[in-house]
Amino acid sequence: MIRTHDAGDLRVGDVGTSVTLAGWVARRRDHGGVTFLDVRDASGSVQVVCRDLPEVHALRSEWCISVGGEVTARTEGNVNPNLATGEIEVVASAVTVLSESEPLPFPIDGSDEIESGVDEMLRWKHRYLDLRRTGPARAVRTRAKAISLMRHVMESRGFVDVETPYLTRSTPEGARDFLVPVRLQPGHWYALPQSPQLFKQLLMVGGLERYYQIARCFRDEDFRADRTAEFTQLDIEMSFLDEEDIFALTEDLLATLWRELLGIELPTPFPRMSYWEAMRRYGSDKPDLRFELELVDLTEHMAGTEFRVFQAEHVGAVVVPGGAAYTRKELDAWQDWAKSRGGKGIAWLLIPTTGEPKGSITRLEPDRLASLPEAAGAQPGDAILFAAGPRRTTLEMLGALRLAVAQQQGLVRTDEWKFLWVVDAPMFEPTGDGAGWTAVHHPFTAPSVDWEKTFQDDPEAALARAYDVVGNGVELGGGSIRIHRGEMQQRVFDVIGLTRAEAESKFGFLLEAFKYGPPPHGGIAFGIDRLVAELLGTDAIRETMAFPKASSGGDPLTGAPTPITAEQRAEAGIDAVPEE
RNA sequence: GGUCCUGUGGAGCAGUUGGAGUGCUCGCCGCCCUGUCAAGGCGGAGGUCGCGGGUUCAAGUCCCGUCAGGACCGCCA
Repeated sequence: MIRTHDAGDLRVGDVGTSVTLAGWVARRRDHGGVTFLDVRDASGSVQVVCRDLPEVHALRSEWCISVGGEVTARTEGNVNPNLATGEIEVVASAVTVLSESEPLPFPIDGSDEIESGVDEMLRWKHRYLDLRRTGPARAVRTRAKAISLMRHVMESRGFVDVETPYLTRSTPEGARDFLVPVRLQPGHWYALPQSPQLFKQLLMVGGLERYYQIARCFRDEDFRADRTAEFTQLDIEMSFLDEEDIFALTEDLLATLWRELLGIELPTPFPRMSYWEAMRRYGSDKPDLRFELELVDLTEHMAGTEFRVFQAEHVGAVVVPGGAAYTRKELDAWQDWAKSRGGKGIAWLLIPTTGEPKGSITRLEPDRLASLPEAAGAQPGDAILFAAGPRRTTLEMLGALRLAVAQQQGLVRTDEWKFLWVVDAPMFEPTGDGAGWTAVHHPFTAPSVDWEKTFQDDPEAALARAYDVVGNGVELGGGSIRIHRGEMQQRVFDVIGLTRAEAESKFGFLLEAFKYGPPPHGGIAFGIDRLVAELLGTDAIRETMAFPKASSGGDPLTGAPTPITAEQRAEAGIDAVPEE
């Protein structure tokens, strides 16, 4: 190394040591006769004092330099208690310019904030500069540490890291595939894996028993703050297990991460909640338990009402503490909010501390209206916001409303960590056209024990041996116990309308494998990007990636994707029609 | 595919009722300065107000379209 010490590690104990540092000019305070340089490297930064070194006047921000000098104690009054290295400084005897820097496109600050005020596009375009900032540097290091801890936990439990192909065929997650043309077979295409799902099940047939992988996954769907085209999973599969093994492993993993990276002891085991309980109480399959504000079910209360708005499969409400103070404008804003989410709107009732309730539902039958606050559990001073309609969509609307109200009213206890398991999810949901059924998780998910023989008779009610682990309202991981018997698998295919020929064509290799003594197995996969985002306290998984993409799928740094030339097009065989 | 928000010197912002490219902080360039740590002082440069069209005597400002980014819905576990 061309340096002898790391700048950020120097302390009082190093006083008197001759050092050579190498790093960047973070700041320069030029007093003419004396110049102070804050020299930053990966370890941090230290103040360098330059006297009788006229060449340092030419230095500018982010020039790369090396400094030879001696560590000295700062005199009293010159100590900076805000810096880790604030008790010492390096008196320079020589400063060498290793490379110069143009003026920067945005400031490189020393703050520990991950996000800065700078336009994200500019940050991604110059990500190599953004990563010199303390916050983003910490983010990528936290990610590395998290992955290291995951590997440690997995290996200590005897799991085997196996790589699976990226150039493969469509996997059964149901998202759009990224496709790759195959030059050697014009007209034929690989799909990039949406997950290693099928391969990890094959590894169980292969007797690995305990598999894990830090796997890149690809899904060609629209982006969100917490979704991007390529993301990373900690993918896990085990044989001869039941749910408890997955729960215990997951709790060990997450508790280790939170303990080692945040110094927080997560209480385990995590509480468990059924999917329908989560929907009923919180209107979400990933409830945020850092605040209460449970949904109120008023369907019974409204049974047989003449009031048309509440003649619906489900009538529910969110009680807003102190909401009686809502202005008409604020209530209209909730209306707009509901409509922007595709809902019909929100009915409301204000319960003032004195006087009669008022709202958009005062034409409700008088007895129903009078008993409504009590039925909803509302106190004087509260507001009740109602939604009515089909059960699941109404609960989801109310769940979103619950989140929005909690945020608006500052009810979220942001210093808490609330983890839970959501279990007993439905096996199937209606297809988009409502004509059939599709697997909620994926078609290899086993039915719960109670439904093993009968799920095909009532697909809507059938429950799956699937589980999601949720932290602070974010789905961090999910998985299931798989089907390992051909007869049961065939019944699932029948329910989702997959013919034998189609199943053979899509998953024939898996079904073939399952003819040879497949073990009972199951697994889970964690969204590493989301996990790291949680650990960092950000919503945007972009901040956890070294080189993230913009929401249009483009890479602002490299300019990918790009058009291809006619030659590339011909060579890749994109337009070739495959022979029969 | 849809809704909403944003786009003004290098960065972050402000810009009123439509009235001169106006302002602020930082950065940049030059000069001065031996204890600063967000150094300071003096001086200076830097603009296709995202782009195109329209309304108007006059557009950063109003209207239409478009591009880019972001949030959300659809989509996606």
